[in-house]
Amino acid sequence: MQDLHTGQTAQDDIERSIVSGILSARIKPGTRLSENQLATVFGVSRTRVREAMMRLETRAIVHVSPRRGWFVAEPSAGEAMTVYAARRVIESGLLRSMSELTNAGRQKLHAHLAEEKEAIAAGDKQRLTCLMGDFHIRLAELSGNDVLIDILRDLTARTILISLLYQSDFHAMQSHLGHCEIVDALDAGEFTKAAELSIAHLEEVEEGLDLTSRRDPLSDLRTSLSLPPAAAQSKEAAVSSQKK
Amino acid sequence: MQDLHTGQTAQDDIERSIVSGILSARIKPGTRLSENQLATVFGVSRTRVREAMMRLETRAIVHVSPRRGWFVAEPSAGEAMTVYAARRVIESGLLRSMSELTNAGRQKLHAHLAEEKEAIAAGDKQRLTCLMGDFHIRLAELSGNDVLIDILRDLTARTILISLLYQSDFHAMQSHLGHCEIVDALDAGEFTKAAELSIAHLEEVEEGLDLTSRRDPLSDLRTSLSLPPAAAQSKEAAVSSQKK
DNA sequence: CTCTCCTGTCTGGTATGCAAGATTTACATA
DNA sequence: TATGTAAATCTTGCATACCAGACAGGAGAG
Repeated sequence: MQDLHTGQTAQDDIERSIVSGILSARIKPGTRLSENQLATVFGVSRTRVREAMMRLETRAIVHVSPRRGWFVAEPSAGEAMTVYAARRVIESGLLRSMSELTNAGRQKLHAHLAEEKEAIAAGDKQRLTCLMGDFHIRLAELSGNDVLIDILRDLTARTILISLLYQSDFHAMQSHLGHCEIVDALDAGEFTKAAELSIAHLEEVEEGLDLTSRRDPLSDLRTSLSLPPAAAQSKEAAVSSQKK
Repeated sequence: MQDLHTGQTAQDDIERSIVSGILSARIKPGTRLSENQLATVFGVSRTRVREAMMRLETRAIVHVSPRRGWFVAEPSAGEAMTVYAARRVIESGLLRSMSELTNAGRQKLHAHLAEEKEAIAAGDKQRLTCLMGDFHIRLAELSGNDVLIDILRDLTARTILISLLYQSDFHAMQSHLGHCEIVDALDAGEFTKAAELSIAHLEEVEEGLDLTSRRDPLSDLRTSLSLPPAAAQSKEAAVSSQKK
């Protein structure tokens, strides 16, 4: 029996909240996660916060700088490539191993694509980032394999962090079309083709990243200095300018 | 358990020791892991032991029964099938994605196969269990992808636990031949064939399990009672005899 | 004015203490 | 002898206290 779920503890809440925040692109890479602050926010002691952090650390979602603090992971360029390579291996293997697409699965996929279209029409970038990652979790869910789903969920979280770090301009429509192609292949029962499309899609997305430019700790500072407003606003400005 | 302490500073030394114990089939599924005992053995307080346990729990290697204790995971039959399915997806995807086999990789593989042969000749079952799992880690290492290596290492640990639970008789030679076939295909540069062979191999191993027979909590007790000596001593005897 | 050093304050790291649940054991009773 | 009950003794869960490292800011020397 899979009676591993012991119920709803507060430290699970902390963990879930942070992951959810990352998956929805609300928490940015490098964000400081103070034990004390989280403790007061969640109304618990630091002990439980620490446990949640430890768990997140094993999932490569946060990291700790000794005596300095916990931070949301900032994957390096090399790490980014590794994660994408791993996703290509797993997702293509998953699609290739499929033998049928259930009606429930088909409906979920199409519902998701509809959501993507909606978000594109609305120009909601944050929601799009979330949905683009979610699509691949939907794919994993087709397999019904909890192990794979968990793995891909974590990889998706890391991917979102990577996107936020290295994605200069977001070709949402391009990604969306890639998703549509994969779903089309699945609809047609052409699982091998879907697998190949997923590899191509992930390569395409990875090539859209700017992994060559060393992620310079000073880059934030530089962009900040070139702009009158606060640093946090600079990215918002970039987003709105890209929308036009 | 006495020979686990390595006396390092390590906070994750505890984690490593336990994983290593599982990978080498010295620690059996369901083994109780007392916080106090581990704390004294490793010469630290319960705090750090707990942190290690938490991390291992997120890797599905141990689980906690509230207020009862920590135990080495005992994967259910369903979980076992899920893990094997995930391994098929990932390992086949990994092999299929390969484009070349480096000389270093080739040498490592052949060295490993030689070890397997040696262990078979010696009839060392515990060592064989370890090696049979290690082979798949060697495969992962071919990719040089740390993410995949970590994932497969954890899955291998779970697989070993599964083997110990459900594997009635161990067809070591059969597994070994399967490994040889995969290496042959890799040597020939036939990565697609290697991928297909890995799927067949994993299916073969899974079919060798007895997943139908419900794991009886009393089985340990029964087998113990059928033996003249005490149950706890039999394990110690097996270990020490292996050391010689 | 600049550089250095010192100190106050904040951070996580670790250990410990207490509370509460679960299990087992001892014991009284039928 | 079998059984129900209560207490003793484990276990983990959680919070707190204290320690040490890192950083910032100010004072003083050059």
